[in-house]
Amino acid sequence: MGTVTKALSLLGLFSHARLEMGLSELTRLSGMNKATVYRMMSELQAAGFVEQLDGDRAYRLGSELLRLAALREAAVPLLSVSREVLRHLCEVTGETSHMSLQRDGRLTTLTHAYSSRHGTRVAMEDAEILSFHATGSGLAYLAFAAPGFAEEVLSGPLTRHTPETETNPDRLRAALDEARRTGIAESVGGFEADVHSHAAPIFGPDQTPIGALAVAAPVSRMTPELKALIRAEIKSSALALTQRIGGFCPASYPA
Amino acid sequence: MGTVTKALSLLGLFSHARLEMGLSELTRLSGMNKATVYRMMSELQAAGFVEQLDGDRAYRLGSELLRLAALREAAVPLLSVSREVLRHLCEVTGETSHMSLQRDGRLTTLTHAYSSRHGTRVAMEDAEILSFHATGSGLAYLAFAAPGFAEEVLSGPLTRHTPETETNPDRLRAALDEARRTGIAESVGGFEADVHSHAAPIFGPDQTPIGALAVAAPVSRMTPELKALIRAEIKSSALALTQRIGGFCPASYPA
DNA sequence: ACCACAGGTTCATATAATGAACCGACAACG
DNA sequence: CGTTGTCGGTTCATTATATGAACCTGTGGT
Repeated sequence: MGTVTKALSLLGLFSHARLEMGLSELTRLSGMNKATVYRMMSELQAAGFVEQLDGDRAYRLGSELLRLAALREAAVPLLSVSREVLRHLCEVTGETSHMSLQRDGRLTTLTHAYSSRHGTRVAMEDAEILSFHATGSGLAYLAFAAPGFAEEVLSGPLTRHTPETETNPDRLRAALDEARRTGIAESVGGFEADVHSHAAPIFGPDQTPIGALAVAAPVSRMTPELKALIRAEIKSSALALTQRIGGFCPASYPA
Repeated sequence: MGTVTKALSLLGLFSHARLEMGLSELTRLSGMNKATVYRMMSELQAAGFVEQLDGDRAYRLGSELLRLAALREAAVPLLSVSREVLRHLCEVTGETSHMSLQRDGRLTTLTHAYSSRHGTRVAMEDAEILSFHATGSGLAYLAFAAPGFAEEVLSGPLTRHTPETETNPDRLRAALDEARRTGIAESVGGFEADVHSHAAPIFGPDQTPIGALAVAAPVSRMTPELKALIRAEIKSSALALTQRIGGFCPASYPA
């Protein structure tokens, strides 16, 4: 493994649970030598990818990432377009909506929007890792990903996030078939209790899914009418998003 | 220079003018060996920091940057708080507002907001490099930065961006004194013709400036009344932003 | 047919990464 | 009040890794 890859893997250790970490923690989690980690963190710091807190000596992600992300947005306006689409989805459904992207076998939420219609709402965090088998977004992605990928996930260990999490591979396969037929996947309380999520895949230029668009509502509010509304809106929104970022739906995606 | 630093410096070659680049261009700009650049770009690609276009083989910044930026936002909600502040600034002034951050001797815009009040407005791009001596933001930063830094900038070459750009060090020093007195810096047409910008510094936890908040209006709309409004609003907004990100104004900053 | 330039690859060489041991500072503890 | 453990950071001989000149291969222009 190259030095650069190792250094960048250090950035991957940060998460919501670990927004800042000391040298020892980074060393432990990475399994690398302390001196190595120290030198790499120093280089990352010089480049602005991490910064060190004055009082504590803990590291956290740096502001250069914001600059590069803004530049990436200038090249591919995924976030800004998504935010428009999410805002619309929220307004018409009255529920929380979010967008997630697949990278390196993980599905991560990137941005979200809330509706102010109800006092209660499903809360979201950006940069959270979604489960493939237990979320609407994950199922929507799997349903249209390369067949091997879905099977790989289904044959692996399927975490039971809540008592309601579906972990039976056959029933999950049936859910994927259903999603392929309708273009929309559902998950009820599989990832977080009392959350009913609908999702549709977003496609890239090569007609493969790159992520998903989802609407998450409390199960208590899910009526047949709301369901129908969400399904209609999420489908047109996902389609619009795919098109606006230069992607194409595959022929197999139901119109 | 370490390998990691070299690899990360490749990311710094991307800009609005160069949103995507081929291997040769990266090699030329970086001054490194082609094989070296190739291997580094491959590692960066594997980590999701850059991606390669199918048809063309050009590289562009990758989506992992969005994920890490979202995580950075979770640690320090600079962008999200800024966007709220900018939105308010736009609404009360009716003009374009933006926020910029200093990193490695460069001031870079990170986010902006437009007002819909007027048909014409000052247009902005995120991740654009601002001139220290020719923008309100730059002057606001310099006025409260370490004294040595301002002198270093003033003694260096001062680019003439427009015919109106002030390049006389003594008159710039006077402008900085004025900014120190009032807490607000101004630049009229110094960076882009017909743009009048007001700016106030944003401070970090150590009472040193980390960036600036600015309002940019067409010179033709700049009346004494608008000026007074902008000055009042930008000052309270910058103060609010500083406080909400855990920063502190130095004692020298006029209240 | 030719040239120039593109992206990508090879392999001997040289340079930069590595890791065990070490340092000083700090906090907890009997 | 010394002992112990952990922290961030540093050193330097050893070794693994990065490097770069040269070489493919494909493409577009003339």
